[in-house]
Amino acid sequence: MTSTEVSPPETTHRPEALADSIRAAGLRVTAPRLAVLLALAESPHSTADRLFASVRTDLPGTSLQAVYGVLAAFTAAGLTRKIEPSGSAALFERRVGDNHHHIVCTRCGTVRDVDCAVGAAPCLTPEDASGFAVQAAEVTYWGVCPTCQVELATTLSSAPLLLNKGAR
Amino acid sequence: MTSTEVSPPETTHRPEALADSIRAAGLRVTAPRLAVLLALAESPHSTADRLFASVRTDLPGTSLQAVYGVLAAFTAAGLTRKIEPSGSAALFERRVGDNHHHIVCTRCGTVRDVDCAVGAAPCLTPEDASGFAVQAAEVTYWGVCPTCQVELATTLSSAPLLLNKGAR
DNA sequence: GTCCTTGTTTTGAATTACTCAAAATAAGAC
DNA sequence: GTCTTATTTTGAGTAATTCAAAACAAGGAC
Repeated sequence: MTSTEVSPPETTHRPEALADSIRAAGLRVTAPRLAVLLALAESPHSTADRLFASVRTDLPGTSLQAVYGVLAAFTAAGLTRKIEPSGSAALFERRVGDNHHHIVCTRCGTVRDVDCAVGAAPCLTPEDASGFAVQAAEVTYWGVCPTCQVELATTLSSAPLLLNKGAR
Repeated sequence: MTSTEVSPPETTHRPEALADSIRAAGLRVTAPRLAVLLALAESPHSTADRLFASVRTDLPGTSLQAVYGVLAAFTAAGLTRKIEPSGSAALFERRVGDNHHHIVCTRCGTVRDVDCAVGAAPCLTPEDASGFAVQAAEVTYWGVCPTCQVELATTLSSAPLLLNKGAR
């Protein structure tokens, strides 16, 4: 229980550390679970499908449903967090327990973490919440990532994909 | 002609006004489009499916795909806005062009508009955007709506559904 | 170390939300 | 009224995710 730590490099990749965090969450340690956690350390914002592909290289017998199961268990246990940016499949990340947000590239879909704009608990206070008891605020920024900015400037410019924010 | 009562806001419910706004967006005026717009006036945050059901009562021949088509055209034309709160199907609303956000009830899924907490263009400036050129910021609040608060307090309390924010 | 219980994964199928495409239809300019 | 072209219908397909039963294995009991 306790300790949803935020992770120093060692704890994010060392098998024993990974196993410990799984156990600490009250879950059994299994190969697919370790593999998913490791894959998430390598690409911190991944779809189930991407993780499945990654896990498969080490553990060819693993099924996609297993990955979904692992992610559901992890997310329920607070070991991972699930985010669902408009227009993409759900993404999972290991950075949990802090209140951070995300910026998504409207051209290539890349996601980066963004710390709270306004201190620790940000936009958590809408002026008029219509009587709702507010529990959380989730911010998604949309923009063009550095790489795509360059590509656009270089007039490699083809039609920008425009994920689906502005119009569309 | 002359004066229908002042009951519904005129521009959001009057057929001619609806038709005008569709035409103004450069689109042809059709029965399904009018019906969708009207249905949206009645429930301002609706899924395609909900709108389909609503439209069907007046226009039984309408297909679900037509509704999807109408909504895609409207959204591309800036006549409606599409929002996709985690864990639910896409919702559509007619309030566009202003920068407003949403609060979603974690128990029943109800959605309400929320005006910007921090002036007109809010969290639009993350402290560190990792070099992204930020185009938009989207805020989703999660909480318990007044009705559900009462129901929970009344210890009608069954297991709260917990849409899917905190854990799960 | 072996056994047993119970959580986890596999296997196989179903579901939801949504998209695509061709043919039929109808708005609106003429 | 006619014609062009946007829109809708009809019919099918897909991606992401979930459900359920049976096989399997982690970790505590012995």
